[in-house]
Amino acid sequence: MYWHQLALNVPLERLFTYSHPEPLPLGTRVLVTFRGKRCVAVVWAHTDELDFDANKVLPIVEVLHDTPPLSEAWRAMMAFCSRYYLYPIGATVFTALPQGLRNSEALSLSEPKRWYRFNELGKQHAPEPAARHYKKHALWQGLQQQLLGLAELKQIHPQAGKILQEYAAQQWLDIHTEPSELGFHSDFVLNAAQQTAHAAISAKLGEFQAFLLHGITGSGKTEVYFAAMAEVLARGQQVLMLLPEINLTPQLLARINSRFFGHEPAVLHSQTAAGARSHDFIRAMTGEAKLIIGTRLSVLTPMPNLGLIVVDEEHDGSFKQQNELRYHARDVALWRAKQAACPIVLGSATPSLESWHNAATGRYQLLSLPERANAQAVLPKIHIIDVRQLPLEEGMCEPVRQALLKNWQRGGMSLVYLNRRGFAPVLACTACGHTFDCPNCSAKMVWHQRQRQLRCHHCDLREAVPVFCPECHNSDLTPLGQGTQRVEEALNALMPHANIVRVDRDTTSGKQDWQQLYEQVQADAVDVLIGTQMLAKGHDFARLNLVVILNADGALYSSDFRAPEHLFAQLLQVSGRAGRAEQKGKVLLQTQLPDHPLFAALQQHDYISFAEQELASRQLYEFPPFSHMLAVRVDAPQMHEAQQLLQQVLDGLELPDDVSVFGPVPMLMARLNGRERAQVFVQSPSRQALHKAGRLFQAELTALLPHQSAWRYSLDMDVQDA
DNA sequence: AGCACGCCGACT
DNA sequence: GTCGGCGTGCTC
Repeated sequence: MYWHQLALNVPLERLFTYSHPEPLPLGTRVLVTFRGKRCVAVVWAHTDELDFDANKVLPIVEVLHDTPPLSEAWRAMMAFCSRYYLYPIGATVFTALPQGLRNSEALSLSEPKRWYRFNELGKQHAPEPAARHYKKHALWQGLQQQLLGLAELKQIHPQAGKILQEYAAQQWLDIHTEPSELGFHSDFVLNAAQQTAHAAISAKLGEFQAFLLHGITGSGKTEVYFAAMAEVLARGQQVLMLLPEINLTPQLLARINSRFFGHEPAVLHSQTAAGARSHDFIRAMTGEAKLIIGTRLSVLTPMPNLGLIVVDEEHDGSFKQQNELRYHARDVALWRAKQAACPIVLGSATPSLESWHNAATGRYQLLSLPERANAQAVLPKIHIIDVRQLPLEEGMCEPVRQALLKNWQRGGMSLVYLNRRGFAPVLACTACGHTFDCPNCSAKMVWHQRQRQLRCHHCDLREAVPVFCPECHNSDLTPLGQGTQRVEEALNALMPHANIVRVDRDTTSGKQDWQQLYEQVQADAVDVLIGTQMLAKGHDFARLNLVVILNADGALYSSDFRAPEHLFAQLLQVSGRAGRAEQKGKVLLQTQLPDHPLFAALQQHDYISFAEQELASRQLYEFPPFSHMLAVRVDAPQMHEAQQLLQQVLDGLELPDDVSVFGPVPMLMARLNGRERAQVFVQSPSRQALHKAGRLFQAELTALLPHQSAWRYSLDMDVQDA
């Protein structure tokens, strides 16, 4: 009997020992009985020694052979993630596995893709179908000429499957598992800056090097990625491309498919159906899929032959998971590139300050695309409007209203952008100033006029709009600030015949909604778009020539030290929506803080000077990237309990010298779903020291907190929302 | 995380 | 006398 230590899907730091008559390779998936239940486990280690009663060791029930064992390299990555993000190894492994590999039902793996052509026998003997069976004839003709995939054949003749079976039975077919041609179309010529960038990446194939590709909006970063990807694919290696959720659109996939023919990309994101995800996971793991494209979770896919990683929009917050295993896909990708000894390209118009700092200190090689690829597309002119003295009507000053009106009369298209983060249309009493707060969360209830409801945007509590103020019984209740709905109404009044479309989570959520919107915009049917963050990213509206930004200031009052960084990225991005084609664009930005240096840099489209001024202040306060930060959080029914518990933990710890602690403090969103949340920030210039501190916190908290209590804790390494 | 074991209040 | 509350502890 051989003892195997298994990783199980439980939130425990330990492995569990099971026996099997034969030693099983590490990484093998097995079926075991755990606490009387059947579940899947992964062989993690072998051992000769037991630290408990040998009679308690259970046998492995079944060895699953539907997948090859998970590789050593992949297990090393899991071990790294578990250690670095302070999350149990078993739970880490099972977050990385797709649903199909987490449970024991045999995977029904679809047949590997095949390509068909007549062999010599077929060319001689397969009878030419009569011309009136034109589809069958076309199929017959196609098979004479070249290798064709089943999907293509079915397009020619819907019954292709059946006909192929008949031909195959006669031994008339050549059947291949790969198309004869894998290739790369390029109708695109790289400009000088793109060529320089590509040459730099090209020179480092086969070794680790991190590149930061800083390219302004519209500078053609994607073409640089594609050129590098084509080269790596030609070497027969795998390419991983990570994208923020919002950028993974059918349009992009279509673009990739038309570029890299014969490569069926594995597409991995949370929206992919479970079956397809398991399938693509296995195709990546066996090396069959050469091109792996997906959101953050795809970085956890095994890839035996990785030759390049691309992280597009590397500054995007969606690469950080905000629950459970709180990994940062960009950082895991860097670790992976090092492990696989391959280059990694981080691309952005507004890099995260962490990455910019790494480029400045030489850890990353900086590649710049300083000009728009389409020379006619001029950067929009950004006007800062001081609204301290101007009367606002429904949140808009007169110059803004006039500009929108004029642009519509001239046949232009406008975008009104509301940075609603931290600024919601809340209902207030005109007499006593009472506002309606969510009883469960430390958030204001948001007014939804059409539904006649107040809603909490954090716990989704919904209430009817009250008629009287509960404090002074005044019946004159009016919203503060402006949401998209109110702006829409104000603009409808201003230009009654214009087509005004509102884009927010209420109107545009599904794929169809976006599709519809695109078609409308394509058909020139939209005069004004009103929207929030959703509109800032990834969408090209060629005719758009005026962008209006309302209430940009909220973020500048935020206590999050990253707020200005995010605001700058967002504003630059939304400004870039204006004038992408030949039309010159214009941006109007309303602010109460016209002298803020952030706006001066924005006006010059100058990320670099913004980054430098921001980094200087980060250095002053020893914030990241000049230190590393860990958040330790506790939630409890009452805030004082959460804070007391954290204080108690803190008092019991002997922390390393170069580690400093802030807090405990209530979280920004102090109340969520009826629970109160507090946190301490642990900070250190040394990763090791911070990590050591994290371990100490973890140990103390597990010792102090009974599991089945109303109190919970979590650790967030490299916390993003401070 | 689950799930059982275990000691104290209101019920047929 | 039991049914059931959730505090404590364990899982190979």
